[in-house]
Amino acid sequence: MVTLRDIAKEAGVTAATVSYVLNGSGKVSEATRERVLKIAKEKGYRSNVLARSLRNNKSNLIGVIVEDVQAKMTPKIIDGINAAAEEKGYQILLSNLRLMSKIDAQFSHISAYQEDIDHAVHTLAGMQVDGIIYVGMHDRCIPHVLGGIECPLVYCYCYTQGEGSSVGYDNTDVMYRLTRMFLEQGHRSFGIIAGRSDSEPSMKRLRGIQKAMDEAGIRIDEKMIRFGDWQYEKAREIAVEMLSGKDRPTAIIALNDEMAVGVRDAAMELQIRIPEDLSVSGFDFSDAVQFVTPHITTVQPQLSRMGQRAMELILNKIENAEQENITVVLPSKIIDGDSVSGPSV
Amino acid sequence: MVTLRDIAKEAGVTAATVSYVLNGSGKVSEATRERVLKIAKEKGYRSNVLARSLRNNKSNLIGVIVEDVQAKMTPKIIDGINAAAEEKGYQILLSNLRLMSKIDAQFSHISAYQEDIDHAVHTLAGMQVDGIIYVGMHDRCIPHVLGGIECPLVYCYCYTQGEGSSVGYDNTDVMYRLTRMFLEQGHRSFGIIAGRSDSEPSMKRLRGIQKAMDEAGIRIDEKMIRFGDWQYEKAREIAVEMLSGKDRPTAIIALNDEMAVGVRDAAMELQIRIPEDLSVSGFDFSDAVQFVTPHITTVQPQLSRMGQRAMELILNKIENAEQENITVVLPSKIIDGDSVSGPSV
DNA sequence: ATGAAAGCGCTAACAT
DNA sequence: ATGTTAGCGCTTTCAT
Repeated sequence: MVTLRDIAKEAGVTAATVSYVLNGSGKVSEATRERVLKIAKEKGYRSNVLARSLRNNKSNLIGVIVEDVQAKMTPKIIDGINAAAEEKGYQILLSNLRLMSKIDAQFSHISAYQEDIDHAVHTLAGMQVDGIIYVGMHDRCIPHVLGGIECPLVYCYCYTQGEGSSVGYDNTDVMYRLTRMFLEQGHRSFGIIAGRSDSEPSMKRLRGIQKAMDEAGIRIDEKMIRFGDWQYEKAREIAVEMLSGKDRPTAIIALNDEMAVGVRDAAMELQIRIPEDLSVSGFDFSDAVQFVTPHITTVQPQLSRMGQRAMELILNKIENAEQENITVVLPSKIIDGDSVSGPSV
Repeated sequence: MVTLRDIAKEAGVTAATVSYVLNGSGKVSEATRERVLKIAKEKGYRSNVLARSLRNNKSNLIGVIVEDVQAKMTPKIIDGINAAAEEKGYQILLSNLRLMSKIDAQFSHISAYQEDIDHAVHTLAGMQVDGIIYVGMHDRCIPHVLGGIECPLVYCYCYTQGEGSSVGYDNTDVMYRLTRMFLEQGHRSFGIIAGRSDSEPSMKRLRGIQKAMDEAGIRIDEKMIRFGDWQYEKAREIAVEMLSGKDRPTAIIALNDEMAVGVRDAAMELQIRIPEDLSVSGFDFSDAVQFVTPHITTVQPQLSRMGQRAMELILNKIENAEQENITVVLPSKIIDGDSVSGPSV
């Protein structure tokens, strides 16, 4: 390994001078400057970041704790974090809790995994990370993550009660906007397929729909608001029921894409054309929807953007110790597909 | 921050002793041992890994360069790497090249991004990583990644000419096995929808199919071997053509899942039942296939396992400098769905 | 069983 | 403009 001293010796100067040259800390004669640079290049010198970090008490390392890398949105968020990190000269230490395989569908019982979280936090703290970003696998409220550790922290795609900065998206608002779109197309009879009733995003999205409906003076029959399990199969069954009755809706709003595809297949089965006879929308802009005809109108949360913002927040906190906690809510995009038109009736 | 010395002072011993206690390097009286441990716990001491790494010239850091976190298999591979890393007490430094957005479909023109790769490698080397795992976004041959740097390296989900250890999977063999399954079910007339003809996995998989066909003495009409673009839409069109002719095949083998779903939708449109009238298979075990009925029979490469093996290989190299390069090929699983049965004719 | 001391590679205040 | 020096927090040899 080539060190500062090796360069210094070869250049006939001292380590300090080499350091000055490399860090551009002024006052070095152009001659030595060039000599040092040349030798450094020749020898393939690369500064030992560990040593520098130790000395500066600043690692330029950001710990990213993800509840699960395999969760659908996680990679996009990581991508955003990474993009911002690279730009600002930070490296990412990735810690993967692998919650999905551990808790299956019990999204709420995260507290049982507090140990795993503590362990991850302590390990990262030991690595002297300058800050930690905690990336949830679902958008929901979770217990505090930091157990007594002092370290800038930002929650991303989740948040915590009262404390901590967080970055999220506009579940309620975007569904309000989407619903208005349906209304403006002339739809008056709807079917809604929500996710699980114990899911926060599900309820938030419903609230947005409700608001638009209320404003339009439309009351949706309770039988037409159903809770699925976010999956294709059940949504398909629900859609068959909705579409088989006499008062069949002209539009079905599914609260995620898998379920929207379920609706689409139910319609196909029943020879109901989309969008001519039935309009459908999903949520997530996931693969499920992108590779299927007709392209289903859906909502795309700006996940990569969320990661970027999380990184920006954490850097603010790092640079400015007294930065207060803030909550960022990013607007989502409505992706127009070919699954929504005016009602044919 | 609490340091060794803080503990030492409080315990009335020297830093060395505390170090002995914490690292269990024998010879410490039980009394001091307990006292030190107690104080350390009270003060919430956590060893500064940076300092230790510097001193030991060993960072327990593995650099993971991924061509794109957003590529479909990348998160699963990362998950495997992570699992193995955690078990062995290593941390992951993640470097994301974000190639997908940069090169779109030009998978082969990676050399243009040699700079990005070099930069990532140098940065990681500067962080004193003990080894580097390079995770491809497609399974293919790429140029050497290390430009003169001395550092243990393992390629995962890709490989390089001659040099370097790598972990891959059995494209050809698993397709041979899958094809035999079709043959054993009694199928004799096939349609094959491959991916792009310039794609390595596509050609490898075709080779496996061909071998099984040859062994069974079956010749497939050239018109029934078509190259798609890995996407739903085109595959759907191809399937419609295949299924509209008079000699329609009893089975269509698609070389990935999106295309298999395209086949499934084409069949649905033409009122051809799956699996009664047509058997279909995909490849990847992706979302596209898991959330759709009928469940499509497909192939699941063991991606997480690949990540784990990559980690194991790199650790071998780290512990054993003269470890020679090896190539690991992991067997894939055939996932039985409901889309394959015997031909009805 | 414990301490003293040196040093990993780098930086920065201070001296020349 | 360059050198001297001390030290970041830790480990480890050698001494006691």
